[in-house]
Amino acid sequence: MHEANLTIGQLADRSGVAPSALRYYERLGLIHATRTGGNQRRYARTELRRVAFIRISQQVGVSLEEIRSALDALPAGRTPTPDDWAALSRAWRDRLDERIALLGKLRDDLDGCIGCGCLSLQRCALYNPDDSLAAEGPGARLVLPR
Amino acid sequence: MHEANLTIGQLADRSGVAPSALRYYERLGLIHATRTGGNQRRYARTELRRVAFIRISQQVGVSLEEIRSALDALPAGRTPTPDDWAALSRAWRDRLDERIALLGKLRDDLDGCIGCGCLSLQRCALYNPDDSLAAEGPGARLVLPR
DNA sequence: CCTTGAGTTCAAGTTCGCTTCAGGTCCGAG
DNA sequence: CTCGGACCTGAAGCGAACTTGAACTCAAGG
Repeated sequence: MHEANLTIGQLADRSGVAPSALRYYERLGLIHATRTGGNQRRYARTELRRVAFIRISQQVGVSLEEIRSALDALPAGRTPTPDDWAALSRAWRDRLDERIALLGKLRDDLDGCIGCGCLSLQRCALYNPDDSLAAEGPGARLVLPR
Repeated sequence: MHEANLTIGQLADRSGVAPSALRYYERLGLIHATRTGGNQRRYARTELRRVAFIRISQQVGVSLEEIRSALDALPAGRTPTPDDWAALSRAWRDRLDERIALLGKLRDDLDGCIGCGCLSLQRCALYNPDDSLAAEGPGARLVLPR
């Protein structure tokens, strides 16, 4: 036990990600493995951290392609240091904060909407955020970017 | 102007959702329309609210199928009252709170991870939340439900 | 040595949430 | 009455993120 490298099955068990998904991530260049003589994958333990990072990022709604380019910021040759990860994490933290703020706003708008009797659709915070669309005539537009 | 019903184009403009998406929502039973003599859709203004609800829910990561079953809770025959919507909104607010809490935890874990030197993978909050997996041997599991 | 479970590749299939296309109809301004 | 833009349907296509299947190899215990 406590071996240097993990098989795909072990990495799958420990990360909670299916082997098929791990192979898929590898094809996309998100994780890497060495091969045994018999062509089987062996993962360095640091790959576990990459997988964790991938799953966390997905939770925030980031695409695998974006995650890949973020992970590309990590040093290619050497094993990433804590500082390398810290840089990555700080950037992602901002994303999380953004996302949290968006959801908070959504929640507050929804709360505001509960009491406003806005079947009239005239003053509902959700339909007419910040009253900024009042000038565009009756019936406001939904402004959920995406 | 201020007509009783909206064409699909008008609903699309006001909701920011493409006509093709609106037809798709209709096929899934998320919104409803009456038809003119010439078979064109006409939307009651309250459908605008449904569409808003759909988009907001999507932001929170809810699938269209789940949204549909939530909307099914609205009265079938009559136009939903503000109270009807309030009940729906309160339930969704809980979801938002949950989601916000999850992201907050993720962010805090990420912060904690920055300083912890956890390339050892032994004590990282992300890999080993609450140290609850310490008993399962070295190398913790990722616990991101989904 | 043999078996068995874990691993390999590559191609194709699946689900979700739409968009696009083809081929036609409707309707309102001029 | 005619023209053009908005609308109709049904089927097909698309991108993301995987999963599944077939056919095969590897590796470790008995």
